[in-house]
Amino acid sequence: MRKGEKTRQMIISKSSQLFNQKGYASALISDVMKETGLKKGGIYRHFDSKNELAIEAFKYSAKTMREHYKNAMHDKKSVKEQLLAFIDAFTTLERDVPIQGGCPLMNATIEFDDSTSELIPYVQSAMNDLLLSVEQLMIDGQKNNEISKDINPKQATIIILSSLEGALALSRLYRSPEPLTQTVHYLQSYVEQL
Amino acid sequence: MRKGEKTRQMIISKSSQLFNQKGYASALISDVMKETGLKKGGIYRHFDSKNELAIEAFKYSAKTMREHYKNAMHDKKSVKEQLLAFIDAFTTLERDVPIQGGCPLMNATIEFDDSTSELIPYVQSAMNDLLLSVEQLMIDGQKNNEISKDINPKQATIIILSSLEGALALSRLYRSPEPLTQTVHYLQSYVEQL
DNA sequence: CACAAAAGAGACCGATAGGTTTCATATAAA
DNA sequence: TTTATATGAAACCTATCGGTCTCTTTTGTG
Repeated sequence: MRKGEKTRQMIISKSSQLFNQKGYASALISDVMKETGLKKGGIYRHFDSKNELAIEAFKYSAKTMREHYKNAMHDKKSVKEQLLAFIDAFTTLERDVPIQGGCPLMNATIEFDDSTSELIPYVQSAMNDLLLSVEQLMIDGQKNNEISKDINPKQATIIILSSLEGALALSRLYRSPEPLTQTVHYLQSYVEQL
Repeated sequence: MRKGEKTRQMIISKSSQLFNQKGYASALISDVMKETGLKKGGIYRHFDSKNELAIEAFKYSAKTMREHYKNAMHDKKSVKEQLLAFIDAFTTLERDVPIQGGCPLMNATIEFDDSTSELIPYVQSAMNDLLLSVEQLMIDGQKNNEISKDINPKQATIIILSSLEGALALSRLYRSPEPLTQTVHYLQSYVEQL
């Protein structure tokens, strides 16, 4: 990898943290300069605009999350175990692992849901990937009789993800793990009885 | 009410909409000027800073929400009916009623959860009021045997609020009522069997 | 080692942010 | 109706924003 490309990746990974914690509007290029140790000229060589950097940073965050979930689930055999692993992996976001500032998908959703930002399609697509992967897991579970055919995979997926996202936000607001742990306890029994 | 006080209230109510839709950092004083028809001098006469206006605007949003829920619940007799009315009232936030831009508590939570903004205590307090009022309802329900003593009121409250907040965000991201309606359907059966 | 290409520093720019000040006008109590 | 006061317009201010440009320094390849 050429040096320039390495620098570009470093800028993206550093600013993905910044954007996720401060928000895309509130994180400034001067913050990116501080974080990367580069001057303005060194940053704008690699990106046409702050907006382009924001998009790359979001894509990077989304990829990081995908890998985090995949990692947590990959050695689990049964569908229910995989679902439980996903739920457990989600709670690590309250401890700022693997990325600080909460769930990047949720953060971007709230920041842009009333705007016409170019980021929206990327956020929708990332959220869709997440929803569909969980839903597919459930469909698979129904096929091999691990999961009751009475449940609606799409609805169950929405319940799990909505409650996790909401509870994570509450935990971050209160700087307390309680909302998340309570929600996880509930979801564990919810998954068991699927 | 003196004219100045009326103007102040008008600025607060107009900017509470603005802040809730654009975010507190992204909504500019120039936006407030446009929205209110006032010039800068006319706004800063009533507020020392944008931050002070933001705090007043958030308090106004939180009050609006409290009244919205109270209104929806006040003519319901049983605890379960009140819970269902609360859930139903929440879904109107997807139709931008009574305030545009989603739940102000959630929006402020996400915007400020990594900052040291003066707004945080107000957000925490408003969220606490909401959580405690639902929790108290459940405790009342347990006292007069409307609700099973087996359930944990705090946990049940967190489940309901988390999933609603999360689902609202999803609905707003997709510009589709589905996540919210699916979640509400689930929560209705959840409440029935409490 | 030469040297073209890539990378980055740093000065610079216009626009606009939040905020201030001055002064004319509207308001409302006497 | 007078008059002190409350109100708001408008010009102004400084800082800083995102972004550009030039020129020096690295880098890596023949």
